[in-house]
Amino acid sequence: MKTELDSARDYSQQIAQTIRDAIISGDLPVDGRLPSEGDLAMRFNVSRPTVREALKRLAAQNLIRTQRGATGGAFVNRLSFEQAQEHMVTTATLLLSMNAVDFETAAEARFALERACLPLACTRRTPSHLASMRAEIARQSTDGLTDEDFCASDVAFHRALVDAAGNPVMSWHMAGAVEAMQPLMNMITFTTRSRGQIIDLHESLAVALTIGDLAAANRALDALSAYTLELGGEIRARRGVVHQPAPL
Amino acid sequence: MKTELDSARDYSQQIAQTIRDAIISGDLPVDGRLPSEGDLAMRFNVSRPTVREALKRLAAQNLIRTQRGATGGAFVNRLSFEQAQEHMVTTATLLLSMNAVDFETAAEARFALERACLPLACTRRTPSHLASMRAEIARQSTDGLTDEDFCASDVAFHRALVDAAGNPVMSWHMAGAVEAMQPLMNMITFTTRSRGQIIDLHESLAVALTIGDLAAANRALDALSAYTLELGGEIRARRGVVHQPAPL
DNA sequence: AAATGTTAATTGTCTTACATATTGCGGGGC
DNA sequence: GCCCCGCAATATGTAAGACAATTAACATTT
Repeated sequence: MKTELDSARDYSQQIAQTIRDAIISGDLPVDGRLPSEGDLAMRFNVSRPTVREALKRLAAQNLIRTQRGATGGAFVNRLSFEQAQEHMVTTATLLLSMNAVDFETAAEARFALERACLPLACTRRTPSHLASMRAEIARQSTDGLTDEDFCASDVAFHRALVDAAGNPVMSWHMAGAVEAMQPLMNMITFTTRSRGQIIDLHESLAVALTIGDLAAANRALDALSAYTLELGGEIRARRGVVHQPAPL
Repeated sequence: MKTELDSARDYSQQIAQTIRDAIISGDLPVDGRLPSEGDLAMRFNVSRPTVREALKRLAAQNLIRTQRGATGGAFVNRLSFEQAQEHMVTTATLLLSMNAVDFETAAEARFALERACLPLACTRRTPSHLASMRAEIARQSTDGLTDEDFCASDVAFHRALVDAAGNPVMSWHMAGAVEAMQPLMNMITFTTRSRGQIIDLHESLAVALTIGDLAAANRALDALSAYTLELGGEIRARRGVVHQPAPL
């Protein structure tokens, strides 16, 4: 591991980069223990607080975890799909809000990507996926559901749909697309009628997946996409830009 | 902003979370300046190094940038698509390598998502997108290209294809899927014949997009997907697991 | 042999201090 | 009057040392 630092740039940044590279290259194995903070400070010839700042940078990316005590220290994390998803969702949420992405653009991306899942989902969906979808449909029909709860259930439904494709890498990508949309979806006010229509379309999707009818699933998703865009169109006018508009 | 901290958990983590929430909620506007480290230390009733650790966590996520000097401080970053892409690519790369994701799974996800771009790309592609694709095709035909260079050009070609969909949110997602595949693609050794075949398929794709023939584009992408999987199949046997296999 | 106290190692935090970078202001020279 | 130089103010970047908290292993005692 390189221990020479360029005095022109931030030490903590360089140290973090060095350790990150060692992790990516496999030089530091998963669950391996890093040298103690004091050791690292000596090796890089910096103070302990500087080393700590570097470690915090890595901890922010879930690359390491720290443990106190005699056998404690910093350990290399296996980046789980769950953690990576969490991470991606926060990034996606930030991206959408800070760049004032249109509802249309986000929805278009989400439905386009979701459509990519359908062929796989039609052949691979398991009973448990179908059960999740049915459960969310039932939940959406509940009386007295707030708009936020309805949206949350909608997100859960779509995540089940995505998971049905049986590809963890796709699930990971889609989690960001679907969950990041939630704040935007929350701006929609659903009438009883619009809820009913959405539920019907969810039902159609579930049926199509159950019998493995790809064409029907595509039709249902197209209809859902169109209807969502229609509902979203109304909020465009009254939507305040949360941050500054993107310079792009 | 809440300034009470739970003494049971890490201060720096809680402070980072508090500030992150303030950014996401728009409470701290883009390009807004955070209070100085000393101020924050007083507000949260902690020491300056602790505040700094929190700020480094945020800096690691590109949420803030710091500047020295009289008018310096920590400023809220607009999370640009470029930065978010960079971020996503490193996360995706780590995810693939640390979880020993099959070539097949990653390739399946990538081509499925890419297929989602085709309908949009057929109608929205601009001459500049087409030019980028042609340029990469030309580059791929160059003599004496190393396998790595060929892969890099392949990635560039696919990114141009994705950008042609004209949806920045999709481009962002796809960048992660496409670029993270590169290390896996680099394990393939390309013969002259396989390169020729790939170039032909790229050519077909470019033509289909130029004339806006969605069906032809789909066929070309399917063929490319099949052929890539075929090539990737060979490396499966001799591929060493970089880290430990996933417990999943 | 089991329970208990002790010790060592390590992270988490505080305090203080100095180094460095940048801006803005003011004074002196032309 | 204008320009340039230098100094002060303010902020981050880094250092050094100390103490607290936590944890596991070891030694000791019952």
